[in-house]
Amino acid sequence: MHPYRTHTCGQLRLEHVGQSVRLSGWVHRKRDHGGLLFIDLRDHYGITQCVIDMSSPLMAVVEHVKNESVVTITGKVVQRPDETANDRLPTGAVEVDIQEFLVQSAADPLPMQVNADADTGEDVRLTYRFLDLRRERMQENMKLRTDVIASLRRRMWAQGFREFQTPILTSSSPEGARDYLVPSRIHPGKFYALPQAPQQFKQLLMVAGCDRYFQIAPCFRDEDARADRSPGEFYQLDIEMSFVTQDDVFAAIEPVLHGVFDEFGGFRRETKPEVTPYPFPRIPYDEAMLKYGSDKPDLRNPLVITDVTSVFARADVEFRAFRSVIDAAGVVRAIRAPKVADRPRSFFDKLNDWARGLGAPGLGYIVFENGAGKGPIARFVGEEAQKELRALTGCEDGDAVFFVCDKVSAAVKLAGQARTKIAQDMDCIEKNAFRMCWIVDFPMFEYDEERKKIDFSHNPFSMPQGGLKALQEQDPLTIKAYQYDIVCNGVELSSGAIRNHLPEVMYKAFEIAGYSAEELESRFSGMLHAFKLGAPPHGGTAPGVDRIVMLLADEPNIREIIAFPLNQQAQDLMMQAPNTVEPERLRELHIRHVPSPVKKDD
RNA sequence: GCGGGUGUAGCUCAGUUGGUUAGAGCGUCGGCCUGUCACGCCGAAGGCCGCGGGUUCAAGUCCCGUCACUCGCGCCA
Repeated sequence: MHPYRTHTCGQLRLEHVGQSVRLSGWVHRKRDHGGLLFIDLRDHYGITQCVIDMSSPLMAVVEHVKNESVVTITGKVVQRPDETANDRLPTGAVEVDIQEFLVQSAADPLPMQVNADADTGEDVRLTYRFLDLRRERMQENMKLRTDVIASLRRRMWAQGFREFQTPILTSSSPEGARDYLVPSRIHPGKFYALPQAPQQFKQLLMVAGCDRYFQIAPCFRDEDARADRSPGEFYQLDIEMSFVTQDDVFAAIEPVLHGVFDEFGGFRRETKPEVTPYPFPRIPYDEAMLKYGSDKPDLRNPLVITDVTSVFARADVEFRAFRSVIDAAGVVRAIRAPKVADRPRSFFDKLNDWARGLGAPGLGYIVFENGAGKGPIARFVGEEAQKELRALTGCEDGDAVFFVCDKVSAAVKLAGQARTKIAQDMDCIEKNAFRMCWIVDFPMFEYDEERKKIDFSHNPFSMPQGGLKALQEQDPLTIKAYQYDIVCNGVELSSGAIRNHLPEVMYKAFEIAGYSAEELESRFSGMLHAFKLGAPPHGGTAPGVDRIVMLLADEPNIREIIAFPLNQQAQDLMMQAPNTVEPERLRELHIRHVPSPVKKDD
């Protein structure tokens, strides 16, 4: 017989009754009944109940074994008496009658509970992550993650892509985040950077003629954490392809994303969510900002925003609060809330309070009933103006319309937040769906208010729409880029672009953003050289693997789907990283002075 | 860097208007129980109430500071 196991703990059924088997796993739970003791034995595959008569001489050992000890149990599979079968366990029709019992690894009392879905603090969970990962929910999450990654790889290969590795020790890439730096031993005073993304390498692979590249790529950024943003490192499904238009990129990626969300959407859900069929909607950036108040709209939310500045600018509308803002180049944005006329006054008051809490003067509204507008603002808006308002917003009797009035950027932001808040209060957000869209036509440049200059609004290596001609002739702030994001349920999965592979266009674009040819050449000489020696038109994107898994697992925090995440302070509490190093190591790296860590608190 | 929340037993939490000896569940240890499956019952151990200062006859509770964790803003596609 195998020294550890003949079967897994998820395997035994009625058909095994009578067989001698050996199982190994963790003691999930013990139940001591005086004359009889049950052990739930757990491994990666499931749980099997084992039972022993307490008069057995094995009890000397079994009695003292603690939860989460690793044991090997040999015994006979027996059918459970009918009334004691457990239909919640796949193995619940049988149990193993213990004949041999061997402790492989005894466990001390536990710092956290493994056999219940208890709400343990994250610092404890991360310090003992190996215990935390034994919990059923985390096991499921980790399985989902590997399955999703395998599926992504399979689907990419099916689309004609090959996976390439790119360096981890490299130099700074053109993403805007802070780099993790690694000091060079051989070159005093010089540093490697960990890649924020394999951006330049994947473009160079296109120049190398590799045509269709992908990689489940680790990316490193020294930025602060969020619930949906892992500090330090994360994984992208990095993609690049040659001789393609924007539509070609979309057509290649849509089946992959649709496929993976469709394949795993049923995970932990009673019914499988609908996934937006492809082609996914393409929404221009400007339209998204107007209609949804965001460049990552949640399309499960049916509410939309309309511009109604014209209504409040009418000569016959005397609403001074809005008029003065409009005169100062402000706008009025409206959100139609269908069928809320019968809601209690408190529904509207609460939204008003919410807006005040954000520092807005309030959230004005008009309720339409029996052909007339009611509410605090309605009396300022005459019959004709109300007609125009209803035409613009599509309001019918029984609907309400909420107003936001401010300078454009502030109005867009508040309207976007109000759209979400109103929909939440109305409880009208679609529950079981993955709603995808592409946001396209991002602006190439933006005005940096702080530095009083024009700068790239996103990736400087995107191709401007209209090419060199647009850069030479158009107002830079009106130029769009072949730059796009894919958004799912309000979560930005990735951004991508058709790249700028033409050096003369690159020089011009950098010139507009205030960078000299020398700066461009010194920072990106590798890529620039490459583009002067035969570069194919190319483009790609890079959906975040962690965020895809997070959405599928329906987890509110990205650390739930990463085996060993850093905490919010970018520390590994288990491995104790970052850490101090021996002075000799520092000398080798030509680092002279490192302030000793200040001992804090305790 | 900034703002909100939290910090009480190994873990999760309760603790009233400031009031005398700080509680519960789980876990641990001991005892009882042959069919449980979050088994049940009896008992015990276990507390710098994050840390420092202040107000008060009296502080887990109020005030100030500080540290840690967490959520958000800044930052970041």
